[in-house]
Amino acid sequence: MTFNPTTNTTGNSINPNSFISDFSGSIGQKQHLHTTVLSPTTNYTLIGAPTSGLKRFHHLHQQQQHGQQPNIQKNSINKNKNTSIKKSQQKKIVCPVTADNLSLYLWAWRKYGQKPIKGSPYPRNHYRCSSCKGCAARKQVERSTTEPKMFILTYTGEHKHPKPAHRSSIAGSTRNKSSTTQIPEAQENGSSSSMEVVSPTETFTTSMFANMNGEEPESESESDDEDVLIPNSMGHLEAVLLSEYTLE
DNA sequence: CGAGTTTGACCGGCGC
DNA sequence: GCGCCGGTCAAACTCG
Repeated sequence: MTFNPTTNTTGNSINPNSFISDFSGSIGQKQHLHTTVLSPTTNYTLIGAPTSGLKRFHHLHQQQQHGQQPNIQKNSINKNKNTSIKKSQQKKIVCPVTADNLSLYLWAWRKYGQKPIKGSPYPRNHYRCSSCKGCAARKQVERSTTEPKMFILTYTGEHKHPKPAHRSSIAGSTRNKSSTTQIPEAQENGSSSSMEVVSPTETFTTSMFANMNGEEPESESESDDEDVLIPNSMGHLEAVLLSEYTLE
């Protein structure tokens, strides 16, 4: 494990405005992205063109992004060159979360890439939904350069399947590390409470997310209720996404 | 053996 | 047109 949850789950209060400006700036590396901050308390941002699946988001953006045929099947950078939508026009949902909340997702994500980001000491990890083959949903996870306790989640595309009914059904999300970039135990134990002890090249896996709270990812104590309520900001986002990010 | 991560290579978008 | 940057692929590997 290259990430020590104990060093970044301090639960410090975060000024929403501060990290909103932060992640906006981060995303601003892509010069043409259209960014909308919905609310300081909502803590997520929509970027790019609408998709049919995101009805509410479509509504929010249809006046700004019209005439574009959504193409959420593939990202623009792909071997499929038939994509008709530019990367800068893709719909994105950006939300800054603390490490505490990184595990609070109902979807299963499989990592498919990691890239160092210029200007940031932290790499960006790329995940695609592994709950269902062919699902176009993807997300990026990167640590905020200005708020190391915060992680910038960027969602692209949309799920083409119902969300898993059970947390335990998130196949693969409970797998332990298979990392070749482990850090020494002394570092994992956090001789310093600072995130600085963590290597900039560290990666964040779904299993790491699950372990960040020290929770048991496969615990059947999770509610069978599909409408899982998560009492934190990430839960709020998740609730919004679950209600708005519906299949058609 | 299946499903996950890691990581170098490849490719396309974008700015200059 | 060129080069930089970032997203994705895919082989190799790990783990249960």
